[in-house]
Amino acid sequence: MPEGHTLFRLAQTLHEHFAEREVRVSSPQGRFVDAAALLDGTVLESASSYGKHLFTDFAEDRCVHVHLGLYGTFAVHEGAALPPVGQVRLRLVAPGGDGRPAAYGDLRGATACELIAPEERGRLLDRLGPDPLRPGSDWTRAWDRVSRSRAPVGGLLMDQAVLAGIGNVYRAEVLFRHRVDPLRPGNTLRRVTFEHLWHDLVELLADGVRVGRIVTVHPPRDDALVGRVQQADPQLLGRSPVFVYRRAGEPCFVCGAVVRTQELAGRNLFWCPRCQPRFRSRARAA
DNA sequence: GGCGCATGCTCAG
DNA sequence: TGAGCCTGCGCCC
Repeated sequence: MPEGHTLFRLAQTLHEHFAEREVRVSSPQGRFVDAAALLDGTVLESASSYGKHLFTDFAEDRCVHVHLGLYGTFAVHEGAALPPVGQVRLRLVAPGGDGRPAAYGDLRGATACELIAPEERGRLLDRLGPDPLRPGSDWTRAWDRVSRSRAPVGGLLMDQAVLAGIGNVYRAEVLFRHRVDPLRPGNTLRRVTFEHLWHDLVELLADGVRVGRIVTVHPPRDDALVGRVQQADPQLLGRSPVFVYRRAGEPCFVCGAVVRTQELAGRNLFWCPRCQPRFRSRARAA
């Protein structure tokens, strides 16, 4: 489930189990063997994430960059390593000791798993917009891009150069929560709306890190924000962790209108046509 | 057990 | 715009 919260949590888990230890590194599948041989037995200094990117830093400025893509997984287990199952591209094994248990981690199905130099890492980070999970991120950098673009805000939120770490679920949910039409051009959005949207993402992603999955429906806390939640069917609401994502054809929890879906740039949008009414520009109306 | 789909992104054309 | 990556899940049989 790789949106930003997944990577943030994964980096924490990897750091906890492997950081500051000499780690065995291998590539049972065979596609990362040369790099694995180079790293094997060296110290993994730290693991961190930025947006949907994962960085594991080894001694001597050697960094493994991982991007899970749509269906990559990096499963971390405590205990002695079991024989690899499936296409394990990268395996990390930490010995027990220092009061910490033995552990191993298997990476499968990732879009990217590569050894990169510090300059390359810098270039990669330069291409990313602010990450709502990183303290000190400057939302006005994202706003500069959004406010200058005629592209639909639904597309802009998913653009990692605008905002780092937002995927299809958070996009659909945050737009619903702020009653913004996903097809509305970025440059027609009000600055204050985007500011609220950003602060909401900060909170939603932090929830995702804490809970380990995406939950955007928090009935008591959200009453003020969503406004009409109290009119919704609380039983129905309580059964779903999200408002609109993948709920096409079902009734909106807030107003009862049928949730709609439409493809945008190869990804499915989900929105409520009544809570998020179609934006009409003044020029068009005149 | 098989099938289709998915929280993402890159590259060819 | 579409193929490719090649995992995991929910759904149907």
